[in-house]
Amino acid sequence: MTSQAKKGGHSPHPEMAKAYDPSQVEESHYRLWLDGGYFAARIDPAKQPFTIIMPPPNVTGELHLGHALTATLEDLLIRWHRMKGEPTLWLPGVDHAGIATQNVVEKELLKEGLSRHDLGRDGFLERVWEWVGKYRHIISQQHQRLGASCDWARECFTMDEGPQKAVRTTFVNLYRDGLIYRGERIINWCPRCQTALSDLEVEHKEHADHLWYVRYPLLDEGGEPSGEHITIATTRPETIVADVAVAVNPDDPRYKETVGRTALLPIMDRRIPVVGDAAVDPAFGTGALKITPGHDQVDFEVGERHGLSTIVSVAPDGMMNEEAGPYAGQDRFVCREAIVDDLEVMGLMEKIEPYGHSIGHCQRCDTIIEPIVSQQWFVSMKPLAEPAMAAVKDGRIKIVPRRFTRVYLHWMENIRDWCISRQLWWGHRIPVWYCDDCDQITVALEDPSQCEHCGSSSIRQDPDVLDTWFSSALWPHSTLGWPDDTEDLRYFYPTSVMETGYDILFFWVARMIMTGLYNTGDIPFRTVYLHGLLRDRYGRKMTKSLGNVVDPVEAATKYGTDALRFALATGGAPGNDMRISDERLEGGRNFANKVWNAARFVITSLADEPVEPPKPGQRDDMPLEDRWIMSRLQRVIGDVEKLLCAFQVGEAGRQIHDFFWGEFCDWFIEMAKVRLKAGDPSPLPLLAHVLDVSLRLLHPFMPFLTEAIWQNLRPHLRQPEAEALIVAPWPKASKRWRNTEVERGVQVASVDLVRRVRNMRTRHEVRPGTRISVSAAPNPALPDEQREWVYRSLQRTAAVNASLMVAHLTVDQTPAGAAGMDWVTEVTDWVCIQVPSTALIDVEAERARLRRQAEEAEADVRRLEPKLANEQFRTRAPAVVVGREEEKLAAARARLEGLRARLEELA
RNA sequence: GGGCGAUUAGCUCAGUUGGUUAGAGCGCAGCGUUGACAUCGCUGAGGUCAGAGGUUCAAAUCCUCUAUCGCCCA
Repeated sequence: MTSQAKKGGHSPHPEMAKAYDPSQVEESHYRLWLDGGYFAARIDPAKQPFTIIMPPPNVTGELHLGHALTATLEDLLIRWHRMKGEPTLWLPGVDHAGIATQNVVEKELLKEGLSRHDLGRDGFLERVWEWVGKYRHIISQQHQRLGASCDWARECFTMDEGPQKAVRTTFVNLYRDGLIYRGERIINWCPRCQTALSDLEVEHKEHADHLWYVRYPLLDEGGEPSGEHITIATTRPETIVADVAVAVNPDDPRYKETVGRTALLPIMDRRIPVVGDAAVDPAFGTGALKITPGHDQVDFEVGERHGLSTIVSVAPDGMMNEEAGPYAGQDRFVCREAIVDDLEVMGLMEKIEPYGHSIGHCQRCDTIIEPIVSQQWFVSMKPLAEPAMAAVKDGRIKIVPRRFTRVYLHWMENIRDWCISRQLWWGHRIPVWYCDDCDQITVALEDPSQCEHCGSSSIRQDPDVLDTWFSSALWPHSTLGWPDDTEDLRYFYPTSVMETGYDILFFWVARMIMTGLYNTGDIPFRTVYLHGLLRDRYGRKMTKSLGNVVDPVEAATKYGTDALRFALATGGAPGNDMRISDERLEGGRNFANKVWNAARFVITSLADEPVEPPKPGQRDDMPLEDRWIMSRLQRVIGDVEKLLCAFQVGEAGRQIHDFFWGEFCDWFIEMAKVRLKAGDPSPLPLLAHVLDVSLRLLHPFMPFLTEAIWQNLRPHLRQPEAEALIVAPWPKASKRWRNTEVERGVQVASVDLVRRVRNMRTRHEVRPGTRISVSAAPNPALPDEQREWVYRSLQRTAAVNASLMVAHLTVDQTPAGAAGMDWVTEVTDWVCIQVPSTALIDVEAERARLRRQAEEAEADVRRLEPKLANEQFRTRAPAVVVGREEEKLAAARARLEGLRARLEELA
């Protein structure tokens, strides 16, 4: 044994434990990266930067698994590009989440028996800032636990000064361009949150409800009851008190005579007109609708067309107001019951039918939304949507997976104005001041001290705040310094990738595109990469109420951060929802341990003298398996690169996994051991190099593990190229090592051969330690040239094969045991394997088995022959495909012939 | 009502320009522990790629329809 090989066999590396222990590694290596300053983005005008602005998590609480997925994927892309040597910026941030945060802080206050009104606006905001301080810190800590390599120096909060200024500037500009306006419209009102909401914040759910048919008496020309009535159908009898008309379709023959007459509104005894309006669907209910412009979008429009007045009968807290007459003060749903009862008593309820329809609910608190006419601030979306559609249509912005492009465009085409004012205390205050003296509006960047119209100092700022998403919409440019002309903005904008869940495509992504284009004249990002939603093992959404949420920090503690990251990154396909379970996390942990141990073997085998990477110039003198692993390595480098470029992150991870475990560990390391044990140190440079490259490929997926190993490996490399793996150069595939013939040689002469023999051993119940005799020869049915090649390959790998098979291996030009009966024979496409068996062979069983295999080979021949005889196939299919099929046919024939020969011997 | 996705081994899922003998992990069965790893190794069983048509030399992959489930929009 040489000293090198001997050293490998003995004392284990003092720094590498027997099993990978993440808790010993993660914190210290995160510290190592921080201290090295690797996360900091540096501007290099000579290079194109790679930039990701992190979707800011809400300060409402701690991170959940969805955030962990986001962090994993973004960190992965960032680390990959960083290793490629590109100036890389990953900008972290946190969102103030107006309504959600206000809700959680109010809940906290409730525990003390307080409401926000007890504290007053300023006092309440103080409490919110306390909360924010706490959770901002927790969120950063959690991201660090997940290995996020973001630039902490640039961390940003939506309520920071910069974003505040951006919000104000945008509001003022939009206002001056006439794209922000104040108006009375039907909006979605949440009676519990007591604020207006945008359409997107309303979730529609199916309800098994009723359709009430109510008779409205008709009056005669003299204004007296005529004895006739018109029956309307409604799902909301409680809003009868706010009715101002009855509408029918003007083309509905049933009501031709009724249009223009006056009806008497039950309960309120109000005289209301019957109008004809094309919006009425004659097929719904009776074809006659009650019109309540104060509480219904369609009715509001009907009201506008017919010059009807608007009555609002529901107060902000969901109780009926004074317009509801006798029902004032009742909850809207209590009032519904009461009105239904009263109508029945009055004999005006014609019938009640079961009816299923969808009802809007508050996304935050699930309360049924009250559509209500209200004065609010809106953004005109159409003018903003046009350029945002164009940017995607002409490919300046690419959406991955592509199918979401249509979803995006469809939403944009049907976009509606955006209600941006919220009756909350927490958020960006609307920069609008109302003058008590002239009633005019002042909209300003800086807080004004007087009305810009009349100079009065008696002005009041609008008490409302903006929708959280208004500030989120500016995130890619506001975080980089806009509206100031900063170096960061000039260099890093437009950003490279916006990575986020598909569930906020409209909420956020679409609005960022619109606002980014409006504010900067340029797209905010080149690629939108949308990931799927995480579900539990049963496919359910993770929610607190179901108790099935997986805490990412807990999972990282239990299985290791890298295990969690690997499970998340490789668990699914782009844009598809993913289930996460303990089994999957265990898989990640096991892989981490596998990598650790393979590395431990390699590193402990390496001597003190550093090794160099293998040189392509020497490849012809190298053992076949060395050239094989080098060729396979190039393939995996190339595939991973291609897949990552296409955002096929999961597939890329699986490729690395399969290569590392299935080829490097299962075959190359095992083959290398044979030589090492024989005192031959020649595999060491290969082991070190393949490990090195594998670690680099794997680093973006499993940063802690790979860095820890690499720091152990580094002293053994003559050219380590970097001080830390995080900034080690990303591997490039080299054509000089690619060799398909070598790959096939090892496949045929080692992998297939060894597998067959192992299979024979199992089949014949040979004890694991028992050496058997094996003779291998090229399949005699092959053409001379191929026979020669197989023979050479077998010879070159014989020693290693023998060891892997626990066998004495004889390599022959032609099958050796042709004469005898006491042989068990295996025939592959390329090789004929024979094992002499002094034990009794069940000749019948052996023949049956060979016959079965011969039948399979025959089936292949019968399938391939007509295919190749088909002129269409020969002319239309690519030459490579035809060639491959021809090879298959030749192989099947060879196999068949070999099997028949052996069968004859046994006959 | 419109749109999107899913349907592949017992389970969870890969399979992106149509060219495999359809893969992985987990689970299952058998064997195995003195030198990287039992968080492991070896061997094996297991699939008419939801169904029906069509296009093509060739379909899990493209088209049409149907069924079941899920999501989004209205």
